[in-house]
Amino acid sequence: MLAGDAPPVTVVRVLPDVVRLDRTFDYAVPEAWKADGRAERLRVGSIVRITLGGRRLRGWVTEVGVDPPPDVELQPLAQLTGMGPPADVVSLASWAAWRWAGSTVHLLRASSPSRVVTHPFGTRTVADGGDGSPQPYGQGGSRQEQSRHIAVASEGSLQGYDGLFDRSGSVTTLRCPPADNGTAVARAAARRGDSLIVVPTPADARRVAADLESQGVRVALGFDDWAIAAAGATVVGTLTAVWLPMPRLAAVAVFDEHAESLQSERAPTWHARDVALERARRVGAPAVLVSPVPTLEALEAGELWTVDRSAERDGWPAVEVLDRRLDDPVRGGLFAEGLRDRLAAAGGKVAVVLNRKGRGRLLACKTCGELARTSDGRVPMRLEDEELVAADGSERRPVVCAECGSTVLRILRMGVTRAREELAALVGEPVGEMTSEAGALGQERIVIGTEAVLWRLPSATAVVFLDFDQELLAPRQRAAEQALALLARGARLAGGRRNGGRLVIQTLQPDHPVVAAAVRADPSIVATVEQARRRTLGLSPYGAQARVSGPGAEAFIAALRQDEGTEVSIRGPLDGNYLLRARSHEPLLDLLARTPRPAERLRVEVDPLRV
DNA sequence: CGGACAAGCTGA
DNA sequence: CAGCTTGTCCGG
Repeated sequence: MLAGDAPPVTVVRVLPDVVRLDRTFDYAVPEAWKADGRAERLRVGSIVRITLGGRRLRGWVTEVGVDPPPDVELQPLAQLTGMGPPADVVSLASWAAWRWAGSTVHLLRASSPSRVVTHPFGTRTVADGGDGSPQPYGQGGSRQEQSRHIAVASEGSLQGYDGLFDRSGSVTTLRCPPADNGTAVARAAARRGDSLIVVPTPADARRVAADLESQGVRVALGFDDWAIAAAGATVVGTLTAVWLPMPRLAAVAVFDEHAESLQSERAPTWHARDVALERARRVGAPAVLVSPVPTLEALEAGELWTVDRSAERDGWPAVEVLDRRLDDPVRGGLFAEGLRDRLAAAGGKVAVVLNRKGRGRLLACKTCGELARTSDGRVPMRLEDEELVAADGSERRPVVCAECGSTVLRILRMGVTRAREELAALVGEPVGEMTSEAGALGQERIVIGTEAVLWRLPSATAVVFLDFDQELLAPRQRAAEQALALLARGARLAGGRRNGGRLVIQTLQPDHPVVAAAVRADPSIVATVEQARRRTLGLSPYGAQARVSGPGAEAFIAALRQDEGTEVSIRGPLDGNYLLRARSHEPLLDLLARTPRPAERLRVEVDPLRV
């Protein structure tokens, strides 16, 4: 090929849209495409149809102008379907395939428009965006500068937020109070140019998009606006937004980076925060991770900025801790001494959180602790019309403990339904019920439910956590972080203390760092404790983990063990799960990538949030 | 992944 | 040995 001659693209490499295949094939560009302009439009990421083994398949162009392999007769491309992810996103997808030990196909699917796109552009019909009004950031404006803590100017001035985005390639973690709705940060990002703004829920996306549009920003809202993003726009959306085309990416912001909804539920378990950071890094765009309760991952990734102490305090509700150790142990109910008064005193709507579903079914003897069971001991019994009835109806007897004869039984782990009845009796007013599946938005002032109430209730002035020990004692690596995130969610619903927002926490552990962090509106209390603990144990982000499960897990683990990967430890099986650990991602991910997968189904979750 | 084909099992 | 199942390989 002579220098200066632009070689016509005659052969392209294509990844078929078949998950288990996971390899590329070369195809010839038909002569006719050169004449009618299709060859011109063909580029890395283009979606094509190919013939493979007699089948017609969809696929993505992963390379153009490749050297055709010598002794293979090429098939021609069958069709040019339309635009696909641009080259930088294709590259990002293959990085993510390694990073979360999945197939590139999954990630290219996540990056491709759901409908055929032949040209970038199109206009969006602007939906009602909900409440897009900016919220004043807080009171007091004194700059407080510590070693790594830089105060953002508040008092309505947005200058401080612009500072977040003025250094190329920087990563900043901004800890701001729960009451902050992120508007100022989003506007600052958009002032820098086309920005990628990732939020945890579609409702957040609509709100942020509406606000930016009111500022005259061209916005692509969510994945349906793929063609608009491809033409160049600020992108606002949930986790999938990280895969949208952004030809002029100037800044990245991830809101509520602690939110678990930012990680894909399906394997590969890619995390939008980490994909967004990698994307920013690749183009040198500044990135900002925003959260009232930053994860250790965020604290590791970026320089921490905080608002000044009084602004942060004011953005958290007043927190009241009801110490259950002080309660009369004989009563042993779900409600602490004094809860009734707190509920009566609360002016507006109250959300009561009990993270369990249904009606507590198990009964135990209050005296000897024996479970109420049928005489053969096989079936648990529950209370029905002042009688004990077997769960399968096979037996019925008066309320008497079979072991010691006591007639006083207590309910173990009361569920939401039962708790609603008891709470209504306690406060002497009707109480509504709400779980993730069911629950009407009635007129009741007090609503009880699982944590779904925190997401589905439009507003509340007080939030009560009835059994916060359940969160604190959860047998999970991230229990503390997740418990604090739950409080932050409640705090956002209740609003800042200046506006009367209140949080009530019932617990046996009033001195727990998570509780202390909420009381003092200082999430660093948890971060400090967790940093030390997770560093010692080599847990994320100071180590890498992967959970392997599914029918093929055993065979896959056997194959992993063949590979003398002393850097990777394997534990399990426990409930069919294996847990892989290493000091860092590279050895673990490289091992996962080079080990052939069995034919049976296999699920590999890298950095799972719930372990 | 899904089709092609080869090697192995079963029944008369 | 036909007819079927199971396994392995391959596609551009």
